[in-house]
Amino acid sequence: MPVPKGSTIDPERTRSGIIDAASPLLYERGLDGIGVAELCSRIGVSKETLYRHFGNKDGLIRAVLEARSDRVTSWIATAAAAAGEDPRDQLAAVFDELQRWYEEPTFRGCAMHNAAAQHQAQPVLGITARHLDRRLDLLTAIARRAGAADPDTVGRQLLLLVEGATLIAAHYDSASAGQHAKQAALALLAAARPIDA
Amino acid sequence: MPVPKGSTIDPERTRSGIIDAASPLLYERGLDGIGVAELCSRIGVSKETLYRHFGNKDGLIRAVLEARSDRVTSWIATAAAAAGEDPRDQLAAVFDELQRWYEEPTFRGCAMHNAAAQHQAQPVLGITARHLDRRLDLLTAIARRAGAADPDTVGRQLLLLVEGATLIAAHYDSASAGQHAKQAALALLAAARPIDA
DNA sequence: CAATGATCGAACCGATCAGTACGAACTCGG
DNA sequence: CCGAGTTCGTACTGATCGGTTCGATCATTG
Repeated sequence: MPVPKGSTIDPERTRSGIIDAASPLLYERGLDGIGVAELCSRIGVSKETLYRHFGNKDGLIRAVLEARSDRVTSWIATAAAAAGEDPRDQLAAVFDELQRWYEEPTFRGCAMHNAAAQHQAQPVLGITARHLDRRLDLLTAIARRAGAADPDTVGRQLLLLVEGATLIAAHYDSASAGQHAKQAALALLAAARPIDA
Repeated sequence: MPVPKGSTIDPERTRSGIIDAASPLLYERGLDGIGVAELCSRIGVSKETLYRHFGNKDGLIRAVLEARSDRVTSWIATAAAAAGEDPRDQLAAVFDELQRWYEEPTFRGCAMHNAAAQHQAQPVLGITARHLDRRLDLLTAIARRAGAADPDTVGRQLLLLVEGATLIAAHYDSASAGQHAKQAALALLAAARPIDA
């Protein structure tokens, strides 16, 4: 695609660069824990540029959260797919991957849930809802492939375990939340399979 | 106890009145979502009085969260105790009570978790940890009375379900989170009882 | 080279923030 | 009734907030 008129190298690159640089800062400090001025100076971009690309701070937050949701969602899906064909292995792989995340020094819980706890309003709630929609889809699909009698219900139960584990890891105990959740998830999956074993 | 020297009716009454009035405001608006000035005018107390009793805003937050944690903890424990002797009934009662809470119009998730998501530091993290300590104690005791082979592990799993349900109810779906969690919890409890039925 | 538009850096705006100060009104114990 | 201690209301401070504006600079296109 040709650049519309005359311009610097690529505004789109600037935009995505801002998102990538702002994301860890907003995640670490919280949505209201860092101001636009400091954000800009740390990113290495002027306020004018930021406001041109995102309109206001909420626009930046929206873009950052959407990008993060996309990244995390595909990361989890990839981990599940890499675990082979057995849905039980896939489920276990998801929790193992989550546990690895919990133990990273920069881990501070789910960015979407943290954001929703701070800004109980749009657009954050909508982004969080879509994030959970996609996560629920993945878990329900695993339950279905595992032969669960009611995959929708099992998917909801697994969602509670995944989000609960991330919450507990963030605020209580990051060392074992993933393993406890994995055990519980596999037990629920086993209990939900009335046919074979 | 006699009041130390001369004073108005009772400073202690003032203090607890501030806590009671500030608690729902901080819960609804978020720790950083309401300023001290508005807080005081809504409570009907002067800033000087508030600062005398709590030192600074963090001191107020600490007092409010501790009071809320105490209230919620005893509320849940009472609901469990009122359900009879069967630990399965007690567990079910806990989730039924939680579900009722989720459907209240003022429900906005767990105040401790919301606070921890906003202020990832002391004293909030410590209060949240103690809150979860007590909740884990309750759930582990239920698992033990239910004859679980490993009550500590089952308690951790139940904790994930409780906190996950509250999180999902707050940010995703408040209508069914409690019921899904109850089903999962009872299934886990059943699966953890190797002896009788 | 000239025009276009992205970017920077810094100044600036009004609003709000947490926290302090002070005089007046009040309730009590002695 | 006097003095100690609590509370109120208001005004104030200095800092920070999100957001705007503007001139200078740069890369690119025609």
